[in-house]
Amino acid sequence: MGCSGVDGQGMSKSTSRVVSTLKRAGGFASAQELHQLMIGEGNRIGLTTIYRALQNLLDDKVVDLLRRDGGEAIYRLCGHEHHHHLLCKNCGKTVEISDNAIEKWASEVSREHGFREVGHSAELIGICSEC
Amino acid sequence: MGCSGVDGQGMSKSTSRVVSTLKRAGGFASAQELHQLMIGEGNRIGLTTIYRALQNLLDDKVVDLLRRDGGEAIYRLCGHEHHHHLLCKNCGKTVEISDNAIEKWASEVSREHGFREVGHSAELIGICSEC
DNA sequence: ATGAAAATGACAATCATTATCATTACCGAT
DNA sequence: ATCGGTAATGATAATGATTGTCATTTTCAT
Repeated sequence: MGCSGVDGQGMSKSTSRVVSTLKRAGGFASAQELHQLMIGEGNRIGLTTIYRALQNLLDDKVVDLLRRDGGEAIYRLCGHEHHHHLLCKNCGKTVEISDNAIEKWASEVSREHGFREVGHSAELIGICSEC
Repeated sequence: MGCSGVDGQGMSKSTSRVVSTLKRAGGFASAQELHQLMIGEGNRIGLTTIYRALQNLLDDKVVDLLRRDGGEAIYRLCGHEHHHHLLCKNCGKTVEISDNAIEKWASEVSREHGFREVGHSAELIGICSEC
């Protein structure tokens, strides 16, 4: 739950192909990389369709979006539980952080300012020990 | 320290104008916004020069770089206390949050996992008291 | 003043992403 | 199976930020 149909339910054929390519790509890739991969595998698909599929997957919270140094968007399959990421900008290594410190912080800040229904996102980006 | 010449030392005239405009802009802005601002103030300067200045400032660690949702780069004077945002998804009201709880969390998590040069971003999105 | 080196800026080129729009696949009702 | 409508697709053009090019201008030490 959270993430609806992890694979091929309620998504178009193209969209589920994008998902499975993303898996095969190791969990994350840019739109253009996905395109190259799929074309290379003899999978006829337009770049436009890939961008559309990724947008839908974002809306459905099946993937999330990070940015490489140049600003290029990379898309990553996300698990269902809420967590944050520690990403190596060099090799792409990703650590999932489950920590309620942030959650506490978010709800405190929200309450202080009278906000409700507050969601949050947080990303840590740096260089891992091996790079 | 950390931030070398905070203002006009060792930088070209254009570069220090960019720095002071960035200050006046409230600490952060995109290249294009800086250009508009400077032109609007009757300051003749080319967009190319602004990009070059910002690149130099990055190299010198005088500013750092974040990305807006669309991927546009925004540059922020470093040393300027950085902050996060609490945004109302209904009316757009934005509150700036300066709180070092997140900074501590970020550095702890980074250390635990052996990462270095770790930057972070965090956004809170909800509904404000008036909506 | 003078020549070398750095800085500048108009303009073109690039690259990711988005918008357009005509074509095609899908699906339920006939 | 056929029709008709709707959603999906993809080639192409358009956009927008950023970077490259190169000729001109400024700076500065001599």
